[in-house]
Formats: sequence, structure tokens, C-alpha cells
Amino acid sequence: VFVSGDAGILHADADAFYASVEQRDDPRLRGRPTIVGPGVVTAASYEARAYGVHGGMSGWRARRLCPHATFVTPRFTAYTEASKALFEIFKQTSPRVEGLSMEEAFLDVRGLERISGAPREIAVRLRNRVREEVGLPLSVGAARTKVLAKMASRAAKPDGLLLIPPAKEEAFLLPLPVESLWGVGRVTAEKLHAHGIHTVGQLARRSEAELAWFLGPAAARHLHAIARRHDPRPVRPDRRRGSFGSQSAFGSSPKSGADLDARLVALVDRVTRRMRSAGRAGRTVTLRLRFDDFARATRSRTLPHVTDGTGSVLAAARALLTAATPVIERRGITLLGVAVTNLAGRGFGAQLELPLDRPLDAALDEAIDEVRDRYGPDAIRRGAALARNPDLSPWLRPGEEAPRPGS
DNA sequence: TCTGGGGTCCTAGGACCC
DNA sequence: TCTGGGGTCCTAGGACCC
Repeated sequence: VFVSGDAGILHADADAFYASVEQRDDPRLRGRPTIVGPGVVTAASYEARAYGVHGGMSGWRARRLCPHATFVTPRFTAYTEASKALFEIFKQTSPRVEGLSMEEAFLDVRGLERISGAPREIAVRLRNRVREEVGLPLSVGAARTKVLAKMASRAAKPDGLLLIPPAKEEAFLLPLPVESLWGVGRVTAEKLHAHGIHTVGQLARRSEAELAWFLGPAAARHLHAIARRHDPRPVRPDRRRGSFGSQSAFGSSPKSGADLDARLVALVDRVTRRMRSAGRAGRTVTLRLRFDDFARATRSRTLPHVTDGTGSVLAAARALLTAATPVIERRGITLLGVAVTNLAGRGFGAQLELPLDRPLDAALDEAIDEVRDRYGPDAIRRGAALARNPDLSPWLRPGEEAPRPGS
């Protein structure tokens, strides 16, 4: 017996997104190795990946590996358009869509079988629609949890579909190397290897307390759970971003103070422009630095008021840059970045229609359940604190007074 | 692996409060 | 001047992801 809820979370991911858009728009590129981004590879088509080219690689290295590849300069407006079209179809497929980036999202399709069919049918239709209406290849993973769905779509690539029924979860997951787990990178993999843990199966046999000794409590809890196929995180449709940032890298030749200030002004302008068009404002300004030896540092200041204004963000960023001048002169600078975090308007909510014949209490209980379901068991406590205290920073508007520290 | 640009989440220490 | 137990907020760094 196969119940749809058993593999009702889809992870949909457009393959080699930027490169696929380029191949779609220029027929000459189809079937040929295509690399987006001179300088650094931002995307490589699967034809180019066959030669060992991958994202993040320097352009000259990619050229050496695959000399006959076509190099294309990125066209971000085209990618933004394609992303919109993609998400339009995602949202028509399920009311619960959580975007992870321009080209990938989780879709909760549980409970849709009477309307749309079983997860596999939904996934097949989704892939067809994206191919026909957007012209892009889409890989889809379907499983009971987010992690499994994400890893299934990765295994399905390129242009594939993989559904993992609950009975097959262990066979799929346990033999995999730990580094293939979503969230395990180089550092964590090395730590696990040092403790004799190489496969997910070996990880699943260790206790959380043991892992916590060398991974820290949060990573231990997370990895312990997902190795045992526990992942209760719901698909969250209305997540809002937590920061706006912009950075630019430049060569290691000496930079004058005036050069740096000009760059700073441009960065702040970009960031605050984007904030204003998104209708967001924040309180913490972070200056990001990278030195000649590629070491990084950040300097940040939290303002008493949220702001989206070029002037106030620039003033804070300038003060941080001035304070950092001795370090910059000593070590040399190769990257400057500005970010605004601590954004207002990060709350939790659920709206329900309230039929006139329903008692308010029942509807309220239902709304509370819905919030708990969407945002986690902790959300009510956090949300209640916000609701009781209108002065808390997340709901401040630009210019409103923020609470003093300690309140 | 000689390194772009945009993000998320977690950890740890310290100042400060009752 | 030795010091309990429970908190909040800010800063800086780091791992990880696309």
C-alpha cells in the first residue's frame, strides 16, 4: 500500500540553471559545452562538466580543461525572468512552495492526490510543464522528508526524477558517503572521517552526545537526526530573507582611501536601493573585508533605528571603514562588501478564513496549529512574545525607536 | 581549489540586566 | 570581594549552500 503522504515532499531543481538558459536562448550552444562567466565559472553545462569543469572554478582553468567550450557573459535579467516563470509553475503545482534559490524549491504535495494525483504523477507533470513552458530541464526528487527529497533530486540529475518510498530510504541513504549529506561540507566531513565515520550508516550508529563533542550541539542534533531519516522540518512557504548584501572583489594593487570610499558608496547605494524596492529596513550594518592573503574579516555596528536610507547606512559603513584603515594598510585589501541585517518584518503568521458560524476560539486554535506546523514548535512562544510587546524590533518601521539593550 | 557574488545558520565571548 | 541562576543583545568568525 502506497500512501501519497509517504513521499509527498518534492525538491525541484533546474539543472545547470544559467547555462541551460543560455542554451535555450541560443540554439548554437545546445549539446555543446557551455560555460557562463568569464573570470569565475558561475555555471557549467553538463557537456562542460564531463571535462571536469564546475562552478566556482577559475575561468582560465576551465578553459584549459575544456578549450572548445563556449564562454558566455552572464545575463542576469534572463535568469530572473526564467526564475519567475519557474516559480509560477511551482505555485500552480502546490500551495506550499519554499524557494531555496533562483532555481530550486521544495513543494509540499501531501494531501493533493484527489486534485492532482500521487506525488509521482505530480512530479512527472511538473517536469513536462517546465520543459514545455519554460524550456528548461528540471530534476525532481520526491521523498518523505526535505533532506531525502533534496538528495533524491541530486541523484536524479541531470534531467531526471527519483522517488524514494519509505521502504527504500535506508537502502538509498545508509551506503552514501557522509560528504554527500546536504549540509556536510569539507570541514565537517574531515571531522567525521577523523572519528572513523565515512558512511551515513556509520554516522547513524553514533549517539548524539558523542557527535556533540566534536561537532557542537546543533550540528550533532541535525546530523544525528537526518542520518536516522528524521527530519520534521515543514515546507515553509512564506520565508523572508534576513539580509541584503553586496560585495566586489578587486586586484591586490594598493588602493587609495578615495578609491575605497568610492567603492563603498557604490555598494551602499546598491544595497539600500534593493532594500527600498523590497520594502525592507534593517538595523545592523556589516562591513566585509578580504585581505591580500585571502583572510577575511567583518566589522559591524547596530544602529538605534531601522533604516533603508543610503545616508545612514553610508555613515555607519564609513565609520567602520575608517576604524579599519590601519588593518587595511597593514594587510592590503582585495574585497570590500556591505550588508544590512537585523531586518524588520521577520515574523510568523497564518491567515485563516473565519466562517461566521464558527466560534472564534476554535478558529484561533486552528490558526495556532497552522503557525506551529509552518514555523516549528517554538514559533508560538516567540510569536506570542512579539505580539505582547509591540516595541520589539522585528516589527519596527523605519524611524521608529528600537528598544535599548537589556530591555 | 589560487578563489565571484549572494545568501543561511550556528558558536562563543562579553556587556549588561534582575 | 568570594559569588547563584536566569535572561537579552551585540560583535566577530566560521561552515555551508547555490
